[in-house]
Amino acid sequence: MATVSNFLNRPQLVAPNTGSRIDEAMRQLGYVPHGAARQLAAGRSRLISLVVLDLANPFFLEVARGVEDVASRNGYVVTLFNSDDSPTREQHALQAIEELRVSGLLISPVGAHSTMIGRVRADGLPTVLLDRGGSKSEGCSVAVDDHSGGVVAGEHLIAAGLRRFAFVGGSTHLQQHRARLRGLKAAMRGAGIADSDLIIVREQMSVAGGLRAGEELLARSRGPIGVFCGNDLLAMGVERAVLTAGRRVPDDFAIVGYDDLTLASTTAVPLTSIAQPMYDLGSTAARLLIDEIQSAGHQHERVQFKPQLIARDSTPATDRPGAERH
Amino acid sequence: MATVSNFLNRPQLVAPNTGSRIDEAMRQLGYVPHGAARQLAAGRSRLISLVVLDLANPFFLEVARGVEDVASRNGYVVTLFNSDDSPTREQHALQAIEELRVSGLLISPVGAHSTMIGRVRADGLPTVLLDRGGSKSEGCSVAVDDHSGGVVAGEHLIAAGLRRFAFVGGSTHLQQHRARLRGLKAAMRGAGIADSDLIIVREQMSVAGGLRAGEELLARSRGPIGVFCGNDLLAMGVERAVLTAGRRVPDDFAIVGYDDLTLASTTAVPLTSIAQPMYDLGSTAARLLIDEIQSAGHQHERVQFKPQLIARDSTPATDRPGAERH
DNA sequence: CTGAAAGCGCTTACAG
DNA sequence: CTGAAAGCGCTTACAG
Repeated sequence: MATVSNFLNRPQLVAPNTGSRIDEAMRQLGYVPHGAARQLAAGRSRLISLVVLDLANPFFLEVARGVEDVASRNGYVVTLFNSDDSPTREQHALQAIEELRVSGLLISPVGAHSTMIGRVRADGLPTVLLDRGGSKSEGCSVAVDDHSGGVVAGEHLIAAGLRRFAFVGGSTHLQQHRARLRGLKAAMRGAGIADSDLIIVREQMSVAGGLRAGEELLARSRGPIGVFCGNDLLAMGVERAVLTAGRRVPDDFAIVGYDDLTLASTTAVPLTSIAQPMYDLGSTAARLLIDEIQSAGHQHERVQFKPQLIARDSTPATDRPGAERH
Repeated sequence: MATVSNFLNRPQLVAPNTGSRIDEAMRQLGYVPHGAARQLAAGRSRLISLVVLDLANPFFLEVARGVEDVASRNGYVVTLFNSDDSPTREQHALQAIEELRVSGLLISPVGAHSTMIGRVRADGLPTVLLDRGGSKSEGCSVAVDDHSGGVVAGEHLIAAGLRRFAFVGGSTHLQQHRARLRGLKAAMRGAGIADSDLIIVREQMSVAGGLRAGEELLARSRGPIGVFCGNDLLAMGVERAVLTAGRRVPDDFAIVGYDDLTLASTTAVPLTSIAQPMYDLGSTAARLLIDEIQSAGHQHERVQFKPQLIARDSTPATDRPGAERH
């Protein structure tokens, strides 16, 4: 028994021919190690958990792909949870994760200050925050500079000649969208445009939500107006609503999305969008997490990527390519 | 210790005031049960696993949502795996699942006959096949009638006056797409149209794949042609390619997608598509699985839903509403 | 209704 | 390099 265990965990300690005998026996008996027993005895697991805000958004799927790739390359299996932006669901997931005694946690948190996450971290579980900055002292985090994304979007619209704006975002507690909105406002301020020239619409973050937001904008504005959306799904809905109403994109409604999903280029009028390194976000986070789990000399890092504007037909052409700034 | 355990697992055996003392103590100590130890001692877990063909496809996300809802309502946590249509990845997932000693498995298998799945079932793990029929003797399965979906799509295109066709699908081993293609062929035969009037294109099942397929079709056909796509992502790409080339939808290229994603109605020309009850697929499968896990008198079931045609602008109008047939 | 005891299937020092 | 022994944190009959 102990030799079998050694063979599984530290094969170099077992004589080669003993090893092959064990190997054959295991194969014949169809032996599959009991994960829970291994974990209980060894005191650690090869599990890491990923909790994501919204699996229906392709953004997080790409992130998950990045996580999964580096995890499996390092021998970890990742259990995926979808909090669906609900604090209750997040808490359920976190509880399941605590009981699983995973080795590490990757989470894109619902609220600003989750007591559960604080507790989990205090218990010593290696945790990296995803798509959300945090203070380096508390642990690693990997995010994209949302404020800068908002500035880039705003400056692009301003360079295109727009003077009135709308922001379409998810619920107010969504930090990412709040920062993007702040960025837009900063750009407006930089151009001497008053806050009163900005309409803010909150909607469920989906194509359907974007359709509703678009209808609201149609009712509240004659255009021309620059519409900055918190994600591409919303932007797709807004564009659809505008076109269905017989208004023009970009002439009446100039639209900038966020995430630059593959889908963004397949709409009737291909969308200008703010690209984020989604896969890299996930793979970098996983890399940091595994380093924290495995190496004693681990140093917390706070990684922040810069977003990039991809100009397409949903905004008027400008001279200076927006993608280059910032 | 034993009383604590009883309190956790069978509270009715513990005196109320002992119970509340335990409760308070657990809270103060921040006690979290050790899942692996529980599982090892009890010999069972509250885990079920879901292995899905392609998480990047919103279809499976909706399915997963259905699964997740009924699972959590019954106290199970579901671990989600993405095989990405790769036999290797599927096998890795299945191995991780075996080691986890989950209580049940929901899987949309990559190939036709997976030896791993056969072995898992032979080992007595309750397993229901998702989106894939199977013989009732082997276990439960929940699927949608893909052949009928192909017939409905074909008859709709024929009723719209098309006489030449194309099928755009994923790789040949994908059973679902094969059955849909067979359905299309059956409809063509029923209308006396020769197989030689059918072009078949295989592509990666994404918008990008659809773009490539669309370009190939543009090169090989002047239209009018009826294009039946294995899923909406492909259809979105095909439509985009056709419109970009300056050809008309539905006049030159009539397009039918599959899945009826929300996205299908947001393209430049809203897509006609074959709708599947995605959420119900998942929730029904989970219900059957939990029944098999929990009730001794479980009877295997083979559930098959019927798909439904949703006519939009990417196909010419017909007199008889396609959705009513079949 | 409550406590002492064995055992779930492994891993890990520890002697040989 | 290999085998006997304790122990991981629980659950489950089993006596009290």
